[in-house]
Amino acid sequence: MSEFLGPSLRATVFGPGAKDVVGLLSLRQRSQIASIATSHQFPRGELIYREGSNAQSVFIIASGIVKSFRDLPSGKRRVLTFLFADDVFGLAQSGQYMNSAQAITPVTLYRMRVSTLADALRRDADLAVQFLCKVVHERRGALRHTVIVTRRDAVGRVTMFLRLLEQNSDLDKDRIDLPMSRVDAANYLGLSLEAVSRALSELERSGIIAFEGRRIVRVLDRVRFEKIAAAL
Amino acid sequence: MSEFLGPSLRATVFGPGAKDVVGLLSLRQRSQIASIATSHQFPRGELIYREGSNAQSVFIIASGIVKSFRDLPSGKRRVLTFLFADDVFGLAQSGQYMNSAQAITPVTLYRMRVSTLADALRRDADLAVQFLCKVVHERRGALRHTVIVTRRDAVGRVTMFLRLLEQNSDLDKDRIDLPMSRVDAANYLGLSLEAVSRALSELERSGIIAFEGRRIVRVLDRVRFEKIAAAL
DNA sequence: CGTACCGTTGAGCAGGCTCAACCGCTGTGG
DNA sequence: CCACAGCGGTTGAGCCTGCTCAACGGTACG
Repeated sequence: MSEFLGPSLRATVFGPGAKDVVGLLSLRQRSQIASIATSHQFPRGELIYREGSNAQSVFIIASGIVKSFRDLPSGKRRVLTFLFADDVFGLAQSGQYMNSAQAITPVTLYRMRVSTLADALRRDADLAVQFLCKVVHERRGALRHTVIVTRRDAVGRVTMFLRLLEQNSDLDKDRIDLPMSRVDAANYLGLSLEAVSRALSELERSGIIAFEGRRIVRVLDRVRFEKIAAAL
Repeated sequence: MSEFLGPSLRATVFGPGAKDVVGLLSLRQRSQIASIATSHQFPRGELIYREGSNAQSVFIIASGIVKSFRDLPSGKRRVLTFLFADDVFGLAQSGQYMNSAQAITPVTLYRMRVSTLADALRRDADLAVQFLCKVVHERRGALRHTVIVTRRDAVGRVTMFLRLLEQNSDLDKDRIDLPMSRVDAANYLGLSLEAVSRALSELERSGIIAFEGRRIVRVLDRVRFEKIAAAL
């Protein structure tokens, strides 16, 4: 659908009484953005931009999953966020991207020049407010990430991570897609990949989850699952 | 100065070629915000709002330091961010504050109703873009926080924390104010307060920093200091 | 001067990291 | 068709660092 209407943005709206995540943009706004954006395809694993390079473009995801990450001097890699359909990224400010972005699955993106978007925002206050909502929403995501990684125990972090993925999963109830590698998950969670693997095995062994293949998890015991996720 | 001109916002501006943190608002905008905001004083330690309560107001800090935190079921407390002059907070969305806010020092705030601010933003696209810049800036801060807490070693985390405080310190070069308690710092860093204490002692013992009282740190060996902060 | 709070220091324990071997699937070339 | 290498993932052994529990020290305030 997005393919025809132009990009959307997903977030909770401003102000009271709106708890649901909804598409933010009006039809007019979507077609307006579509008119200043071009569509691009990236195969799995392709780098979209590199940390430190000139930040000329802003992206909105039409479909697929992107990871945003930063490589540290030690060679370690920190995944800062996973991005899904209707997420915005590349709003880097100050001319350089602060991190790198890479396609995890095949990805379709809307791409527009920073300056073009800035003009559009300055002409359309409603549009600017929508973007504001979106970024506030993302900041909340960043805070949740912080809460996750400050947990001590690997099982707890992984469980919260699964819960987070579940909200972005389009599978049926209690089935969660793990589209990224264990390494990516570990880099997001601030754990070693072994710790992630052990935590998943642990959850499986205690009958809380089951694997259907290596990339799909089924939640068997929702009560204990939620208890672990909440107990920190 | 802010007292007379109305609130400001500090962030890097949108687009290329602007790397500096600057006041974002025009005089007109500052007086406009001042006209819809009221000024409030909070003594040290006072709670500004509580997590889960009705989010009716948005705040801009005129002076002082605020911490934003969340209490977990286990009784542990996570400090999500420290807020300084010209920072905005309370943009909670969906009607309820996601976390609590408390004054660490005596604080002066501009306060405005969410709905009033939303109206102002929808009428003034430039103003909305400025807020957008601000929130993007804050999101970058949240990402830096995430990078800090995913470090393994306490000394490294504390050093990065000192570096962060230095940027918000109004003391002269190489002197850093620690306005918050060790407990607050520990809750921000995801460490026990003992670990924070030991890390600071360690830095002092190795001659990298020195204490002038318990709340002011002087950086003695900038080279090693930066090396520790960068080495992760 | 006593009390309370904040901070420092010490001893022992636990959980995650590192190093390393092994497993299973995939793609490739003989 | 099979052998092999390569990659992603799992599992095991030992170490290291930060947590917990606990006692002590110093400073502010009544």
